[in-house]
Amino acid sequence: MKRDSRLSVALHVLLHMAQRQASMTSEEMAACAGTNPVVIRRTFAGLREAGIVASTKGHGGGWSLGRPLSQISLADVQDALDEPVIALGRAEDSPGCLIEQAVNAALDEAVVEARALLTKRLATVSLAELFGRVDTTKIPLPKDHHHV
Amino acid sequence: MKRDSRLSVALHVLLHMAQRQASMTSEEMAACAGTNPVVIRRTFAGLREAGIVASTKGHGGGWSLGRPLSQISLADVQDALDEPVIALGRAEDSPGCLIEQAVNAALDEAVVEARALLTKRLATVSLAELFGRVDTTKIPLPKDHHHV
DNA sequence: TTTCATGTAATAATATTTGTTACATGAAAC
DNA sequence: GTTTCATGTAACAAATATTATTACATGAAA
Repeated sequence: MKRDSRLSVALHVLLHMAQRQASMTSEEMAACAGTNPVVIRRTFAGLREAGIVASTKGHGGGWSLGRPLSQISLADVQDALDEPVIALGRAEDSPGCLIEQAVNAALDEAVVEARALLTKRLATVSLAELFGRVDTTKIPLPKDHHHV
Repeated sequence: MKRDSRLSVALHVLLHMAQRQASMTSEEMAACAGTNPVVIRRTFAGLREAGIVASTKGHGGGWSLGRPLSQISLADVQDALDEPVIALGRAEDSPGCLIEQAVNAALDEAVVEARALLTKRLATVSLAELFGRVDTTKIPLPKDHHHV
């Protein structure tokens, strides 16, 4: 299946924004992620609502971080995207089938736990930390930037 | 995205097999799950390799459980299907981008942990237990069976 | 008022999962 | 031995999900 990769894209672009320390247009952001500006605007709409980024329209507009990297956890970004994250597909409903109900209940329980763990785990990592893991000495200067 | 629901389907059908206490054709199994016989054969091929079920060809053939329900955990079934179960989509590769590498590494770590928890959790539940959770007094007799 | 950038709807392209058809293979029944 | 029934697969079609693209309205600066 084609998996939702918005979280990965969002984090990738957010760190590029941090690296630049300046606002970026969705076109520039799209270039970072190898995607389309409209996809960026769609993806980041959720982040804007969550206050993780801010956007301004018009000439000279663009996107910027809404608060310090240290105050943004990976879980914050995940939540802002409201993607399913973990989901076991459920079989087609056979209404009234007690067996199916028991199966789905059991699977749901386990999934809820795993999902909680994942969120908890993502909450322990801030963008600042993550940014710190990148060896910035090896990153080309902004002007050279394409997909780097 | 359309999520892989093979685990749900497999468990559902396995319990119906247990309830019947007799071998079933893939056509009968498909009726239980509201799907197609070929889909069942495909799905259960993995379970057969894992010894969870056995199949016999020819006249009077069909599928039967390979070992007692008590010796089959939900994790066994999950493994036999080798579906991804938990996966965060990854952005398109930007080869050599250190930021993307850091992002994906961080996400992978968290996913591996969540996946391990889910498997561990599924390993604690056997099909026998799960079957016990079904109120069998409410299940119509085999002859009445369609999607029940 | 021109230019630039976001916001969003509508639509197309792409990918994944599921469903279907077709037929080969194997085993029992006759 | 031939007919019947069921699995085993390949090949292909349909359904669904995600991503990409186009088009245009809106807002703000030059």
